[in-house]
Amino acid sequence: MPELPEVETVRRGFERVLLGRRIVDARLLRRDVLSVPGDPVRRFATSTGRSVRPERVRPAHLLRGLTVVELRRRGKQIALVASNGSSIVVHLGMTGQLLADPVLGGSHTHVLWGLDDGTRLAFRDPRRFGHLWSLPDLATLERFWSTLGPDALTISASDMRRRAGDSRRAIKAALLDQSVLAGVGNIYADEALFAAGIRPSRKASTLTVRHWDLLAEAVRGILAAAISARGSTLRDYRDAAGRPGTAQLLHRVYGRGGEPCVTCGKTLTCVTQGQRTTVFCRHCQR
DNA sequence: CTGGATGCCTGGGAGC
DNA sequence: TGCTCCCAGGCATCCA
Repeated sequence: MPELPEVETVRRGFERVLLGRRIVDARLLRRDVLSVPGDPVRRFATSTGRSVRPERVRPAHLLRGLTVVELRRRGKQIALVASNGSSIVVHLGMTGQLLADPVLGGSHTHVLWGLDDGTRLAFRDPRRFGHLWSLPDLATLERFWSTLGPDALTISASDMRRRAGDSRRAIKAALLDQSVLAGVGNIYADEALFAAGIRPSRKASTLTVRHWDLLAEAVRGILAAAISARGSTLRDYRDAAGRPGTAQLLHRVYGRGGEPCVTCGKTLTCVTQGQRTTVFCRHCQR
């Protein structure tokens, strides 16, 4: 669900309520949404590794008793960093939410925290494609994120080209590859490709330096604008305060297959590419 | 290396 | 009203 703009909006919301606060209570309501050191390797919610052992989880794994000093983001992931360097990394998957002062008794709530000022925080995720990892120190966090490419919000054209320019796969597949750049998902991939005038199916290796410049600029601009609008709410997404975003109003191609292109008026094409719905303009994107 | 199919989950909407 | 089918913002894994 959430791509970089939504995750960044959530991060800012949590920064406001969590920064400098001590976590005095933490409850794990569903064991398998959290990986702790010693658990089977589980890079993502859907990785194998069901044999998680309940007794491994200790209160400190959810930062209980610790003060949160930083909220980092890399791509679509957020790290709650405690004063002793330990952290919790959160990946929201498709429907994951981090909520401050959540509605009590809300369904699909998997983790609850209580802060020293009485604020309650929750992680809820109906589809459970999201996941949390408890990491012991900053070096481990660095290593955990080392497989991710540069953050998409500040990606440079040269970085993008260096990481994907030799690939013969479709440029959209490269944009969705978190090891090339981190943070772009299906919505903003389509939006950025439209803004750059590049067809999603075009082989990455056929792009010119000029194309990479346009594309990097489009990615940064689209994401920044979406953050300003506090993210796109299609259905589930809510910020930390439970409010929907308005960036969906900025979409020019996503979800508009069959409708007229805002630039040329021709009908937007909708195809399935890499198992993802893809919308583009045959006339404006080459 | 590349693309396709499938699986992980639940819920909402369309169509009958 | 109720049922089935399809779809969805993320990912991994297996296969050709």
